[in-house]
Amino acid sequence: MARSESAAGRESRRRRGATETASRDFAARLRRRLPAWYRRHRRDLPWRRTRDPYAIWLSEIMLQQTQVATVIPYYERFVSRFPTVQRLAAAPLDDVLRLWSGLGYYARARHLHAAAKRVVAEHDGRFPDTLERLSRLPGIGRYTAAAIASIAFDRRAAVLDGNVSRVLARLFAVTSPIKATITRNRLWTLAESLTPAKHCGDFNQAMMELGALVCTPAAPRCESCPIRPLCRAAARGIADRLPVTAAQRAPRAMRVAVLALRKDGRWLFEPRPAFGLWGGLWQLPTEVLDDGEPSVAAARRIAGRVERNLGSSIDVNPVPQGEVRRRLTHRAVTFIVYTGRFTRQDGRRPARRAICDPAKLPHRWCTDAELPGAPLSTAMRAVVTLTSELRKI
DNA sequence: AAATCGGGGCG
DNA sequence: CGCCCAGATTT
Repeated sequence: MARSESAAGRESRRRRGATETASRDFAARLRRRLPAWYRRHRRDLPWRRTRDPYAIWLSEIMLQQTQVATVIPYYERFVSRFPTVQRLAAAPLDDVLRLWSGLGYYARARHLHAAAKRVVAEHDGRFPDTLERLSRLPGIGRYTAAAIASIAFDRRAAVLDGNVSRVLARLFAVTSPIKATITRNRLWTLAESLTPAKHCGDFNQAMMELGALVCTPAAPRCESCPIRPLCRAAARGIADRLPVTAAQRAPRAMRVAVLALRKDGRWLFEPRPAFGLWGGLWQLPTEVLDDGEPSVAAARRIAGRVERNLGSSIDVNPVPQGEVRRRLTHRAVTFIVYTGRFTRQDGRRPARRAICDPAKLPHRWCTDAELPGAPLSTAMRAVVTLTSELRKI
């Protein structure tokens, strides 16, 4: 096979929409310039002070769709509480979710915990060091497997994340929508063609660091970019118009009734379903409103559910006490907060059809002091804060 | 290929 | 307010 193809050949393939790869000369120039810049400008981040695959894995999971500044305090708390994969694997999921509370995308925490158990059970506590085996662990996809393999084990593997995608889109003046599958495949191929055999982890981090510090989404700092001479978008003066993004769909509206119940200074909490939105976290009891359903009706549904579970009687205040709105990527959630009071039986005796084993009772009482460490979503924390400020229950 | 899953930072 | 972030998984 030929070691290279002519520029005319590459141009011809590009016009046909075939996958483009960088020339060897281009890759060599990039590999010369970028690491030199990285050595001077790299940020001192906690996970850059270790080669421990466990710590690097943890950082990569936390950094999925999450900015560095957000991750740092969570990462520090997490490695402090779970310094080894064995300690993480031995912990209850609830403890893991506690430390993840507020970070979002809670499936990451569930997968992290499951993966830790598998590393301990199947790999004797030693992290797998190949792309293939890393990819088999839950929560580790193509990007994360390559990141761990290259950064922790110095293997040659290309990464493509949001930063690298943007850098490559500008470097090669890619004008097709950046998130389309065909574009992503082309960018993966480009990334592979640029990845060096040696010090691949540093090269990958340099690409991402460039995207974070210089080749930023808005107002890229082309004047201080170390690879500007290589950049087609800069040459054409279109760097600030790339990458091309598709219009986002409007988030779906979701209305949720919340029933805040207190007794003896404690809040009544329940667990959310183990999977899906905010899976496995705790919440004040909620019901999603049906189409056109009055919120008070949903609040009464909550009361009925709690009455059956606790064997008590609840008086719902029909006047909503406030609303909390959260905008997620695909949903616009409105919590409508109701309060209620226990009337008879004081909530002590379960009804006949209730779950009578206290350990399996699907509710739990929580003091104010326990709230900061509880596994709550940020949205539910806002609901609790609003309710606390009512000072009426 | 499209939908789902959170929350915060920033212009 | 809209867009984006060291993406993975499910449908």
